[in-house]
Amino acid sequence: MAAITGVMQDYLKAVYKLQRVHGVASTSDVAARLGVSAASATNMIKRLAHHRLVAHTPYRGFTLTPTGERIALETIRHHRLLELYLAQALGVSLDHVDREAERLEHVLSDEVEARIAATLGEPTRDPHGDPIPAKDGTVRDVHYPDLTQVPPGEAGVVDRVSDRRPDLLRRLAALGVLPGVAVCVLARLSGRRFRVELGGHECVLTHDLAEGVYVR
Amino acid sequence: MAAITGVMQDYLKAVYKLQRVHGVASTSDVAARLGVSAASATNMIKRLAHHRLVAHTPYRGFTLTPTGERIALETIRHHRLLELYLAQALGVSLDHVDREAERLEHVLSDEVEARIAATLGEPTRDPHGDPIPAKDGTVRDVHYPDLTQVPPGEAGVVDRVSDRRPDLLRRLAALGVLPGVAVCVLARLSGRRFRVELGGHECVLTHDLAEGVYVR
DNA sequence: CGGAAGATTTAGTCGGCAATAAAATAGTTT
DNA sequence: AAACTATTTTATTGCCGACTAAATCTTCCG
Repeated sequence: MAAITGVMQDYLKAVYKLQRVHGVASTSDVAARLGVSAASATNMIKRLAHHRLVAHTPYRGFTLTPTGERIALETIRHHRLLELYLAQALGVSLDHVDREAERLEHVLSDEVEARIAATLGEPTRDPHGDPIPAKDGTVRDVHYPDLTQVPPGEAGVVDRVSDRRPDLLRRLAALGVLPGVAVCVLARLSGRRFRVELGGHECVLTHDLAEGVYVR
Repeated sequence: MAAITGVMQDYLKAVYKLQRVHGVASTSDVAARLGVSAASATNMIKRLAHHRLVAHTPYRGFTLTPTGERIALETIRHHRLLELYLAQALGVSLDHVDREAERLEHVLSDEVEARIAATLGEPTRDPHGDPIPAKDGTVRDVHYPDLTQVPPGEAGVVDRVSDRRPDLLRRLAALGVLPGVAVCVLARLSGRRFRVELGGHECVLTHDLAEGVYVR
């Protein structure tokens, strides 16, 4: 009785990502991330626990089991491969690929996944710079400071841009802030804004935008 | 309140295809085509009728409304574009593309659909030779006789191969029976088999196989 | 320490989509 | 016309996945 639904995959992905940050996932964090009520999250968590995909200590949060983590990573692999494929092979714009991949990831077969990965040359990064988990569950998960933490005068290369908010992503892309681009923080301005240099020309980023840019 | 689910699209597709043949769709035909019980089909038909997607005369079968037909054609367009794309761009084998497209068709956005169609050069036929409905709902729906109805001695070109049974499709593909291939019926053999010539060499097709090959 | 605030879980509903069993209807046959 | 058969419809049920409201647990603060 495998019967892992697409919604269950979404919950497992959310728990995985929260665990990266907090070590443990709380009901309300998962609920907020998925845009559902806390009661719905509790309900689904119980189902996932029943399937031995998460370990749940009531009132104390929960963590993925090895099986749950495997499924979460498979789903994330699907998602990021699809994002890269949509952007690269079909020319879908960066601020749309996340939402598109969100729906496709749950119905991607192993065969098509493999062909997409081969076509792309077995890539290890999606278009936002996030690592694509390997088939064996390996993830190269380095994390760099975001632009707000880079001292003025320092230079680097954009490693990753957050894909959590498509509107910000679009504005960053319009400014040319993409993985691989050289960037230098020139000064902090009032209003928590940042003057930066991006491959030749200067521009000003709001705090919101700067927070979503990770520099190595 | 659009709220057209993937399952509803499947029902509309089934009704559309049955209407092509019988003028009207019956509960049991739809149920058989989708592999569900007749009661389940009645249930769903009532929901579709409530949404004004089919017109239902109890005990007398049902037909698509214009809106229902539009949705059915959009879904079929998605399906056939995906089949062609999977085969052509990703090299998925012909006997797999149907099942793959079946899951993907329900989550294909207009944007990605358009990019796929453009990449393929706005095609009008899927890899089995079935017509791909245009965006405006136009379908070039010609139908030719199948091989069992071609008198011996007659020659023609394969226009279409049925995709209803993947096992037969695989055997036909292995023999080289694909749309566009020249074919000539040499003789009817005992056991309702057919000796045919296919682009140079001869082979024997069982009745099952011959029935799925349409010749123009 | 005790109680308020906040997080979490439980309880009770609802809609989508499937199933089965049983009742109703249509069509056919005698 | 009556009876039989096949089809269709009408309950009723079960699972998934969401919701609100109410109960319960933790924590934090005076």
